[in-house]
Amino acid sequence: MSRAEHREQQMGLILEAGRRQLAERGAAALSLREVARDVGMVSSAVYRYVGSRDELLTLLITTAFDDLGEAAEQADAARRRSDLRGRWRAVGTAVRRWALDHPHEWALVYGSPVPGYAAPESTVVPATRVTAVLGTIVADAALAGRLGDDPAAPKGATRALDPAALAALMPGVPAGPALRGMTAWTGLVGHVSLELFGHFGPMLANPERAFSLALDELADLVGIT
Amino acid sequence: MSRAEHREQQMGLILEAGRRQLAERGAAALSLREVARDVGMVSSAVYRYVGSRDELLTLLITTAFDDLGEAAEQADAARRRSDLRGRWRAVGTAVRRWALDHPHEWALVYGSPVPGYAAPESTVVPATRVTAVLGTIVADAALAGRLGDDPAAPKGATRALDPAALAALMPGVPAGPALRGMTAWTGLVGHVSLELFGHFGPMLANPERAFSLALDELADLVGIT
DNA sequence: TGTACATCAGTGAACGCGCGTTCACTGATGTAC
DNA sequence: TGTACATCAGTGAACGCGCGTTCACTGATGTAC
Repeated sequence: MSRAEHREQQMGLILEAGRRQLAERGAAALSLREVARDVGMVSSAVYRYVGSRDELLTLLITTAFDDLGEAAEQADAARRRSDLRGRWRAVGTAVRRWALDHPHEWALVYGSPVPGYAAPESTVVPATRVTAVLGTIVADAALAGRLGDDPAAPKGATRALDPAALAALMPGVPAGPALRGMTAWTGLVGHVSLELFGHFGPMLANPERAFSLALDELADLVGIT
Repeated sequence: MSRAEHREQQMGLILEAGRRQLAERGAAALSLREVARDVGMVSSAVYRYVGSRDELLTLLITTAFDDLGEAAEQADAARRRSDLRGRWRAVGTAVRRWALDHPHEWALVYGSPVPGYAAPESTVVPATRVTAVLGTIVADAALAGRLGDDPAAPKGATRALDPAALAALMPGVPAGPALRGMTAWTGLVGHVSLELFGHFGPMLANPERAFSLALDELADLVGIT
């Protein structure tokens, strides 16, 4: 095995161990020494691969965002472009699936911020991948004139959102539907987080079904038909 | 000052210091020693007041839930009982206000769970206070027959929710509106969390207005008029 | 093809630090007679 | 009203622990001539 191959493999093991620790101790207690133990190195050797504890945390965050973003993109791409509701449902389901499969990485990116840690620039782009997918669905719906009969902006909607950010995320979408699209996104994240963090208590007799119905309600809210 | 008074005051100082630390270091890194330093005691003296670090964490969680619940109850009580949309908007606004005023306590209760810490029984009742307020609004709306023209349950709604839990939270509300009520709650929590944790990025030019519009959209979704 | 040198993965000891919790103690506040 | 005793807040030292990071080092892998 060449040096480069070996290096890549070891880096992979370190990230794997980091993810394992996220699960066992949480982001705030992520420990380089424990990571080192996990991959069978002495603690100082990890510094050949990551510059500091915070750098490892950043890597875990970006790979989590990327991983989730890719799951969303694949779910979206598997549907006919014109099947807007199908795409919304597929992406929403994929997001929840990913969260259930990677609960601690979900908590890392959508849970409480890690105190004392400031996310650097490098996390920004991966973070927008999921929302970009959903933004495209709303934009496609607007383009096809399929956002229901009343896409009129509620009073003040235009001034609530930043025009540049809106144009980047949902090009060509008026403020009204854009706001409703954002509300659908917050509803999705809220549902997944509350379910994952155990805040529904005994309420959900059938979590899959409840989520599926919530997805439909949110699609109705946006006006995706 | 009597012993009892003194004790109560010191306990207050300890909780205050605990909250301060939640802000500075986060729940996972809450430290009894630092709390002791904050209130000007030696570390072992704190054990006269709380049995362990986890017990302090539990106290902080229950008081946070109670505090938020009380804010919601007061906002609700300040409106005419029949003003359903006004009540929903007032409670939603109060919840966001409280979260902005107590960001780290919000993160403590609605953010990622603290790893290695299992919330004991004593947190359950305070946790339900906010949702009880919102449940009552939906129940009042259903009772008054004001949930729009189509309160019919979507296919499968009845089996998605636990009947006992539903009856406790929203007595007399059919499964369809109940589900939509829950979706409104998840949307509210999702919006507040995403805003607080910085996930909207540059999107919100006017956060107050965006939230206000989101509240209306969610009220429309439930059918609260 | 062989040799000299550079690169770099991993070692092991050490640094200074903060943590939760226990324990025997002092001294002030409260209570019973 | 005064005295003897119990309660309990707070002290200070100690326990064993894990952490992030630095540093001088060994020895194997790669490269240039």
